[in-house]
Amino acid sequence: MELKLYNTLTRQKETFKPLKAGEAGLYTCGPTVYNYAHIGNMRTYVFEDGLVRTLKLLGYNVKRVMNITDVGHLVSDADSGEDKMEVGAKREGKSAWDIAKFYTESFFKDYKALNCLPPDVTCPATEYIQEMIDLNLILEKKGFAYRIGDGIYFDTSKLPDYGKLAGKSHMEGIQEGARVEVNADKRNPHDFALWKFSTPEEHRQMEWDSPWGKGFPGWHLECSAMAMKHLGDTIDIHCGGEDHVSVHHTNEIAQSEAATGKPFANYWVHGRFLVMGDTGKMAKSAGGFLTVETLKEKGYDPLAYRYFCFSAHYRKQLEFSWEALDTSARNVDALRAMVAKLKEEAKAPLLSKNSPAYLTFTEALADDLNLSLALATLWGVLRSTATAEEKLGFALEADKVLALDLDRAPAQEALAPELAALITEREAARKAKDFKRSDELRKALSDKGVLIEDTPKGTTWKIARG
RNA sequence: GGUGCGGUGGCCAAGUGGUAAGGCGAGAGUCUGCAAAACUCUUAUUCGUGGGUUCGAUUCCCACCCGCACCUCCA
Repeated sequence: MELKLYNTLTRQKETFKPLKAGEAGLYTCGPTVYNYAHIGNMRTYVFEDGLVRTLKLLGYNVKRVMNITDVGHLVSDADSGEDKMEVGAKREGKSAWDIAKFYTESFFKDYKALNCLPPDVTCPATEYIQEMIDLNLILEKKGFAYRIGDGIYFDTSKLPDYGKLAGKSHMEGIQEGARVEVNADKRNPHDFALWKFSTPEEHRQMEWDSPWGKGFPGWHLECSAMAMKHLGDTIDIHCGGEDHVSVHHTNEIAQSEAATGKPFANYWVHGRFLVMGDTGKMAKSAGGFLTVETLKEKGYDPLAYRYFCFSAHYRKQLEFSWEALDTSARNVDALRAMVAKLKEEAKAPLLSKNSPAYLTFTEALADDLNLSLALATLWGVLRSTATAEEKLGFALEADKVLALDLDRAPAQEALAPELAALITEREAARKAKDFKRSDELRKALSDKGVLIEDTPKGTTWKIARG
């Protein structure tokens, strides 16, 4: 089945044609590890994971590369301000290296909790300084680089199609808008740093020797160097958040294509932002952002958030709300309960890849990742008249992409002894047909967050979320 | 200022040139001592507003209103 992806470069859905049949190489921009990742950041990784898993389901061999930006990402994308890593180090009184290590680990903890598959290659920028310097040397040799006071810059006027990703009118609009602080020494407003020099007053913790002097790589250079190192001069798919279109990815294209003379990436796939509605803007600098850890503390399964991400298309803005997350959590619970029941009923899962439902499911995924429609197909099958074997087979197959741990047994948490005693007492009261007492006890338990269910097999309970 | 996106039932959200997926919620029923859970059924003659094209538009075109995002720390 053909996969269609919306390509930011051409502004239309295109059939994915890999460079090598059956193989798909992806470069996905990773986190800048100077602070915790919030759930808005994670939306992008969840969407990328959906793409990776869809490619695998469709039979591709996937090689996914993710960078870790642990140096060089300045407070402003316009090559001004401090390095975020150094800011984090100052804030917490640790070394920049410790900051990077700590937040990298924290990121992958959340990443894993959301059932995102580990990248095949994870590359911290600080381990690829030589590759960046080498790329810079090529750019210099080809005449795209020039030196000014604070660093080596890329001359965007030398590249006729500079800015093609964001679009010509957009790039011109930025110039007119003049909202980007301009370094007066730059030849053109859009020129960006390839290498920045350390200054004595900075006392940088992260700096390296280079043919141009001591300093550190430009943020955009990092991704170009690492992407080409691991995936070749031209890569299949490059992903990231929508915010990267006009600066970061635009500049990656500029550097890479200037250096190689070949297209950098064939498909550019960007995810829209999660917005916070009345909670305020979802940004690190705004403070008080929500993390996966926050959700866990509030009693949510992180996979409820994954479901929530899949409830809307990745190219549509998604507004976060607790109500919506509750709905997603309920849905995940319900799906797991259905699968648990099917596992009791079915002898073995049965999957018919020619069934209309399965085709609908895969076609939805193949149509620019319509997870919302894919989800609807799953619900449809589970509520259809199909056999338990077929339903189970379908659900387990769907979960290869959805990754909601649908076959996870509902966790029976430990109950405090005094609450367990109340349940025992209530069961005795029910047996004695003392329903008044029984109802009192049920109320008492529910006030403590324990919900009672009397089933033919006996009384069960679960903890209310909150 | 530039660029782009959206406005579909109480909420979230797919979708299509021929008359509206799915989930949540709500209502009814079965079950239950009563509930809960589960299951069954019901819940948009209508898709921001006004025009136009068409045999026919929610879907195409134009105008307008409203909301949002990115370009500025962001994924």
